[in-house]
Amino acid sequence: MGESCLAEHLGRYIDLSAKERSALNGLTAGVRDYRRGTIIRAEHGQAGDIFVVTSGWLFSWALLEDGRRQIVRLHFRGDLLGLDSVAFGEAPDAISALTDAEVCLIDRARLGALFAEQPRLGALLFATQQVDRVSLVDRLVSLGRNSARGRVAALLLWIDSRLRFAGLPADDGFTLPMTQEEIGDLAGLTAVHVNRTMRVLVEQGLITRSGNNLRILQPDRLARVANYNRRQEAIDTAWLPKG
Amino acid sequence: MGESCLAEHLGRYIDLSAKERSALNGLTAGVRDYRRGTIIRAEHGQAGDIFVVTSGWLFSWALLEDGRRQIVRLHFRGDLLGLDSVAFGEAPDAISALTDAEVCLIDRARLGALFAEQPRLGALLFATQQVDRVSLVDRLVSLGRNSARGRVAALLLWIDSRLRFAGLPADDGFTLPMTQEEIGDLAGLTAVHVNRTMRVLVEQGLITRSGNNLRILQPDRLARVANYNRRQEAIDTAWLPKG
DNA sequence: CGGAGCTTTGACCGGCGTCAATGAGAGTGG
DNA sequence: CCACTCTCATTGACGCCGGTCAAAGCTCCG
Repeated sequence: MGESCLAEHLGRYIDLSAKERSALNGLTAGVRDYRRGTIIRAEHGQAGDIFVVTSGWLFSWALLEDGRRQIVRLHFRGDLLGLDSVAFGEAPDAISALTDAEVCLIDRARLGALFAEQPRLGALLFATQQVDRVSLVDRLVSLGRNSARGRVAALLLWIDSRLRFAGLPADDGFTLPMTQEEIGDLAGLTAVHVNRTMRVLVEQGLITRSGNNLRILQPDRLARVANYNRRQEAIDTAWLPKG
Repeated sequence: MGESCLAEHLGRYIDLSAKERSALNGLTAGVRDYRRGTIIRAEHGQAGDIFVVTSGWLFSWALLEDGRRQIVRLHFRGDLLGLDSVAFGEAPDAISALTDAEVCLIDRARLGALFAEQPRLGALLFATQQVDRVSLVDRLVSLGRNSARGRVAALLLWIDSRLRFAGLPADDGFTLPMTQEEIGDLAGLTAVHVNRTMRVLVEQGLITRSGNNLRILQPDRLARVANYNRRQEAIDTAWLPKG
């Protein structure tokens, strides 16, 4: 693509000028490939790199003492990760590759310079963090108050919307590169109960499955089951400083 | 206090120069008082104001269709709220006053100018958002994977640590200005079960209660029950642009 | 053909929700 | 000072959702 991956991240929210794109190009510090299953960053390890996903699915997760796992988020093309390293010496959660994946590294020092030289982009970066945060809040509400059916439904809708946002194909359903164990770790359920729950969703005609492929048949009913809020990001550009 | 409330927010993380403090002073746009129970911002309403808590406790929350409620976070003195309004036209969650409270308004347009004129502060603001995010992730993990005992324990430890961070007294325990219903809405439980769970924590000698006052007797054991991670924020100042 | 990993299904159980009753304070008006 | 009410805390009985354990198919791969 020859274009900065950070431009890919920010360009999803507003139009960037040519000058801004070239400024973002200067921040990349190489590319890295990971195989499915690789731990990119360990919990409690050095917080480390900042990077943007260029292909594949990643996920961040935390382990409890008894060995149970909670997957916090999935990450797709365009997502910016590892920013917590600017505030924590020790990684608060782990990051792994769910599929084979490629990421594009960001130079932390030059990220600082970006705030000085391109204040509009700095402010924009700040704004895009809010979108991220709201998405976490939605998941938190789902885990706190939804039934198993609601949690799985919310998860599927969330994945669908994130895939579309990332410009990945989702119109014919999508391929879930996850075991039911992993879905359970995302939804706060056991693998067994994920199986039962998804069967019910199929029986109710809300979704279909064939192999790893999943298709949402009745988005509206599914959204009601999930207590799902369709959110509209709309970065307030009036607020941003001049470019 | 005569000092900008934003300086109160940022000053918790790093030392600010006199010049920076005065720059932050220019951002305040007045003060507002709320009585206990007031809805400061409604879900799905206009996203609205950005402000810093100067006294009292606030909380943000979401309603499900069946009337159940999930409280997302508590907010204390120094916390910066309403930033999601830079990315969403419609408020993603509601904000209410848990006790009588005072907030100090931030001028959104001048917040933009801050990124241009004080890039170090802009970058710092960006960094402090990460602390916030990690705290949300911790709560998400707790709701996803902890038992009722673990959730309540995590909640208490989290409140304790946030009070200390805000410079509020917590050494002799703290006063919980909440009903058990509200604690349940925070922990994703019913009020009845909160009652039972806290009784067990008392019987096990982990905490004591008298009236609304709560004291943590055995922080370490409580932390184990809660799967609680003591986090150390350490803003990486090497990363920040020059002041 | 055999093994490994995943899915699916059944049986069973316990944690947490639901419903309901009682108690404990705080506030209000007489 | 004493009803009366309102809110919240507490406790018990009971039921269901989702966890646990176990076994049986299914697919892929060596």
